[in-house]
Amino acid sequence: MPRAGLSPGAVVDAALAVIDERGPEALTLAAVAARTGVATPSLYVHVRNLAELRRLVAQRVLTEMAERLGAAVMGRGRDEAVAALFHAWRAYVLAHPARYAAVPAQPRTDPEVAAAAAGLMEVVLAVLRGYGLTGSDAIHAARRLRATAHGFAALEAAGGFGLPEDLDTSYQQVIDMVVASLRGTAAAT
Amino acid sequence: MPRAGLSPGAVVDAALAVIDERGPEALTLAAVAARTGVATPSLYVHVRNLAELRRLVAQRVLTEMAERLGAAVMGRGRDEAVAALFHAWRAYVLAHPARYAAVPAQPRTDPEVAAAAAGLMEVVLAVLRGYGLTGSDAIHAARRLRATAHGFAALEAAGGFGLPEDLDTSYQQVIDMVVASLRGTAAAT
DNA sequence: CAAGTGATCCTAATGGCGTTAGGTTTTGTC
DNA sequence: GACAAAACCTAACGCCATTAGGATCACTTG
Repeated sequence: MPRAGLSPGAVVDAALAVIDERGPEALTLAAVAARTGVATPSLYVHVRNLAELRRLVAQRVLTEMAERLGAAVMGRGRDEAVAALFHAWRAYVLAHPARYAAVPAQPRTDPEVAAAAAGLMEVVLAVLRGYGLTGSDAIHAARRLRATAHGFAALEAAGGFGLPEDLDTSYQQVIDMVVASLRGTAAAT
Repeated sequence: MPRAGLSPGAVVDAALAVIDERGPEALTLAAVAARTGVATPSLYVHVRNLAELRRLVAQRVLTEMAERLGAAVMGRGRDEAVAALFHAWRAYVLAHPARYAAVPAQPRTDPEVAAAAAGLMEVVLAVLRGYGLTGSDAIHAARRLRATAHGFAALEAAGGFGLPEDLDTSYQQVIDMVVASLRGTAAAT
């Protein structure tokens, strides 16, 4: 019997695969064990328990998003950067809806997850700096941006938009709304 | 041995109490049974299974929200109605964060849950009518509003706003942002 | 008022999952 | 080539959802 050669990272990979294929509720240690060709208790060598695996998944997803969004806004400024940020956000959610849905189930109180979320926040704040926003103004603006992007993403990932109206159009209007609010609050340019 | 005198509604009541006290993940048939003073299998007389109980909970919460938000916007119009809608939305979430978090776990595909969500949508559309928005314009505007209110609510309910900046201020800015966007898209007044 | 009927509730039992305990085998190292 | 650490296994426990089938309560009907 050869070894599976697992590692914490590989377990998280398998967990993401399970989530992508069968949804966040289907993430069980049994499912991950089956996928990695290992008995369930063997997973405890690599992760403390199911709760930690969920935590690691959330961390991975947030990190992945921060990377992609960071790359998307690179070399762009102001309105263009905001649009790029929003489009990259939605693109990630559409590519991995179940993965995105798996994150909010996590308590943000956890330090590791919080750190990953902070990485995403960093990208948002970087974009806002282009509007001359710093300090408290930037925080409030970042919350507007996050709430808006996350709200749309969460609803879309959950199939919350029933009607046939074009979602791209709705999203563009969301972006315009946020951009206008950033211009209004922004320091003089 | 006297009877517990349960009913589907009473079971949902107990489920909500469990959720309020111990979070959405703590909603188990065993917990509800313990709270209602009944053996677990007895619950199957009133609800088909755990999935249906979750569905009923989501339905109840959405209906409850539609009622409160509907009451809040009554007698108000335009910007004032939007502000009232947003404040009532957030007030509900702050009063019952766990309850709010229990909803999105549900598949919106379910007809009964969808109907309850439609009730909420009705309130939003009624407010938008005050801006002369109808048809597709109203749908897009309603999505902006829902995404924004839900996004902020979801993040706040999950403790997603870590920083100490005042959340009331952030929320007021969110409301201003949405109001401005509604004015912009609105038909001539 | 007594008998019957249907619904409510129970205990018993099954299977899946998370988790712990303790043994075995593989892998890398001296 | 032996030894030590780690990866992996089987066995076992408890909790939960769910089903099956029996007992008991409450209401209706003759």
